[in-house]
Amino acid sequence: MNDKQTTKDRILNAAECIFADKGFDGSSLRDITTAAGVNLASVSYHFGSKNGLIEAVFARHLGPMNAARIALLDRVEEQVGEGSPAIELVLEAFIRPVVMHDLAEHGANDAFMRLMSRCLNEPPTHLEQFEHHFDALMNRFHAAFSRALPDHSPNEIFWGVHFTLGIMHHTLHVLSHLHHLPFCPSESADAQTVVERLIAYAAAGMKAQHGSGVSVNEPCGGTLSFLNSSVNL
Amino acid sequence: MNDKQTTKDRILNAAECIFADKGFDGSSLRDITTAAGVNLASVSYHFGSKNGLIEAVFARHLGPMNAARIALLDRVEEQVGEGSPAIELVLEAFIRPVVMHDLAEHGANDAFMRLMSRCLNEPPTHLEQFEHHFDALMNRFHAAFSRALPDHSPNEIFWGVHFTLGIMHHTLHVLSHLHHLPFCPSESADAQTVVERLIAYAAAGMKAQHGSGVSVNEPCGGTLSFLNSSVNL
DNA sequence: AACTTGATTAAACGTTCGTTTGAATTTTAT
DNA sequence: ATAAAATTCAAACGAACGTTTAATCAAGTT
Repeated sequence: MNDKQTTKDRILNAAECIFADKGFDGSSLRDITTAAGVNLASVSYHFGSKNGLIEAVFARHLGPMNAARIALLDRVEEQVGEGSPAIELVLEAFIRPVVMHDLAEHGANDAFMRLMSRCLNEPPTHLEQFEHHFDALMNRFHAAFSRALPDHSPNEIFWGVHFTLGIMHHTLHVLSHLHHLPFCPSESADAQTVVERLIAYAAAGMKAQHGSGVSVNEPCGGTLSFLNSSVNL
Repeated sequence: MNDKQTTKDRILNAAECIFADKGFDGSSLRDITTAAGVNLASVSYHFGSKNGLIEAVFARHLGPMNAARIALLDRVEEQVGEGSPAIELVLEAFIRPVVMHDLAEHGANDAFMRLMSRCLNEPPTHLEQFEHHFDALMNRFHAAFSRALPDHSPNEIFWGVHFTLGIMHHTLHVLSHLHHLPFCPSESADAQTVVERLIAYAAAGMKAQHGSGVSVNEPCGGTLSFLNSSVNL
């Protein structure tokens, strides 16, 4: 790494990688300060505590990333005026800055992707620490998804949004070690292409939410009814 | 809890809840043995080590659950013979036993859901520990998905399967504390309905993979090209 | 040159961790 | 009833943890 970096930055950079690899509870401050080449006590000095460091690591990326998502959504809604925006456009604003953030800002380093994945992966105790970074964002996008799919019920929007969060989350998790996965074709690593695949999958899935999940006694329109019998599950 | 349980079962039950809440690294054996009402040393005696306990907690559920998924897939493939199974049927075999397992076996307790979510949430070091539970399963289902979508390229199947894993994973994570989530309609908690929504979303998304992600210079067929300009992301 | 301020350092603090020990106890088999 | 085997228990082990302390260093100011 560059020796011109401040101690604070060296700690943030090292913490980002190590948190991503081992989780918060699995990473010790000694691991981090050793990797950063700084003294153990400088974490307390610059960040107050381990929790302060965790918050700082996330704040460095979450702010700009979510601002970029809001900015893209602004442009979509400005362009569409009073009408309904295409669901694909809303999804692009929602998804692209997340998957592209790391490549745009830090070249080939994928530490941020693995770190973002930790956002949802950590135990609830830690999650509460940076929930506030997403409050305003989710308000805006929830409204935008509702406008893009005006026929959908609140329930259909709710689950559509959550499933979309799921594919984004899992993609971040998977993108950082693609080459270790079974069935992974050699051509599949381009982030730009993955964004398009995500949008295609999510758009089709969200549209298909409308009218699904309505049958109670006869799941999936009856075509699958034989699966509901006595098979042990 | 029932006092007739063996020490081994009391430990497994308590560990299941506490691992689900706090993660492996965040849970101490003292937390677990205190909750179970047993002596600290009995973990070493019955399971050898903390890692042994982790493996045992998962093995208790992963075996039956994945066997149920394979059994459902067997029935689907047996029914369809040489032809292509409907993607919805393969998805049902893939998804339903995961979401329904906890309710079927253990009533209203959702500890297993949160624990299953940990399967993908923990740092890679821990993940390797129970990867082997999924090897045979993923081989079977990857082949089944390919048969159900014969026009899809390996790349399209690969990402379709991973996105589907993503929505399942996120759903498990979310189902256990639905009532705390913003925008959650009151009617949305029924697991049977959620399974149908998952299948509808995944079926539409996987079908939509075919032909997506092919454009390199002009993402998403050009409709979104204005988003590729100088907006800071 | 003396002083102030902010940053860095080595060392130690008390706590909690997973694991081990060896004796006490319960269960099983003869 | 007695011996053997399996289980439970209180106590302690060394290691690693987050945090704190007080001394040292490096600039900048008067």
